[in-house]
Amino acid sequence: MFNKETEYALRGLIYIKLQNLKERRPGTSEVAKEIEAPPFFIAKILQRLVRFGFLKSLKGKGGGFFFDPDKPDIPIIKLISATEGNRSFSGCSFGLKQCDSNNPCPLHEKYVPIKEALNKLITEETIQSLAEKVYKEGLSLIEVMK
Amino acid sequence: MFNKETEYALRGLIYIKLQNLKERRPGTSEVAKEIEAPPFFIAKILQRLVRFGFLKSLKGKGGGFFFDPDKPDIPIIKLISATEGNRSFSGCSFGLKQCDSNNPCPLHEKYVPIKEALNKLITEETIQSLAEKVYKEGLSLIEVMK
DNA sequence: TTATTAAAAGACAAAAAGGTCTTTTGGTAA
DNA sequence: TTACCAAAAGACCTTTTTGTCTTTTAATAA
Repeated sequence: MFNKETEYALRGLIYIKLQNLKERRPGTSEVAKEIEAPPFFIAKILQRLVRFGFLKSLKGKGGGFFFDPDKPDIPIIKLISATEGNRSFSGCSFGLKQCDSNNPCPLHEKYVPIKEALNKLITEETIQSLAEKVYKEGLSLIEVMK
Repeated sequence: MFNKETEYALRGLIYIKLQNLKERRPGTSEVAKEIEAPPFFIAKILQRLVRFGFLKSLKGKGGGFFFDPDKPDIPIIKLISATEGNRSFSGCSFGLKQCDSNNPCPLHEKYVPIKEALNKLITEETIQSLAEKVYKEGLSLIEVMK
């Protein structure tokens, strides 16, 4: 569905948001451990997210990552276009550059409502709404042993 | 949505099926040209599809690719698992190895019906049903100038 | 004002996806 | 039975994705 960078970014951002609610600013190694992502890789990903303006960071003792409280919630479609650049479900499943009702691929008609549902999902859900869901319902961001 | 190999395979198989209906057995360069795929790459892909048993081929003059008329239709989910190995929409959008109603990711609940629709689509549609649609509705497998 | 801490920057590397090309093998037809 | 044709096999290459590591920069606290 999503690539690895997007997956780690999603889990990482949600983890950071949850910690921010507890007045904490986690650093890269904490995030890596808690979401089970490769430490150096998540460091690079979080760095990019800061550059994109999704996150803020502080260096030095007590530093770490946090959300700017003044900024609006981040719909995950925005995250995805930052990490994957617009592609994905927006395109044609057959790879036609211009697949629409005028020049449909043979899957077009049945694929359109699915794409629409997906786009609705990633437009409506935000990092914050997902974090809230994790918090309220006690969900996990990693594998759990039962 | 799908990777390049799957896209080319889909378009290529449908093109071959359409030609078979006209008692023709297209070769790699014809397929490449007609579906706008890289010639050497589609050659390799068709080779693999023959090995997988989706297609038959004949070498030498008058040779080319064709479907065994005795074999059942090929649901595109079978093609996809051959070219991409089961992954895709079957997994969790968050990358959790075990994401289900017991241990759901925060997108799980809303993503499940979408996955189900996708799986229904690729289970019900076959190379042959898509070829028929292309034939009956005069669809194109490449870009068209209007 | 120095030691320590943690992110930023960026080089580097492995693996996978995507693509190209040459040689070999097995058919067909003259 | 030879000449030719087209797929099979497989080596090779490029780009993208995924991941690792070292050095630099900036903040904090002693």
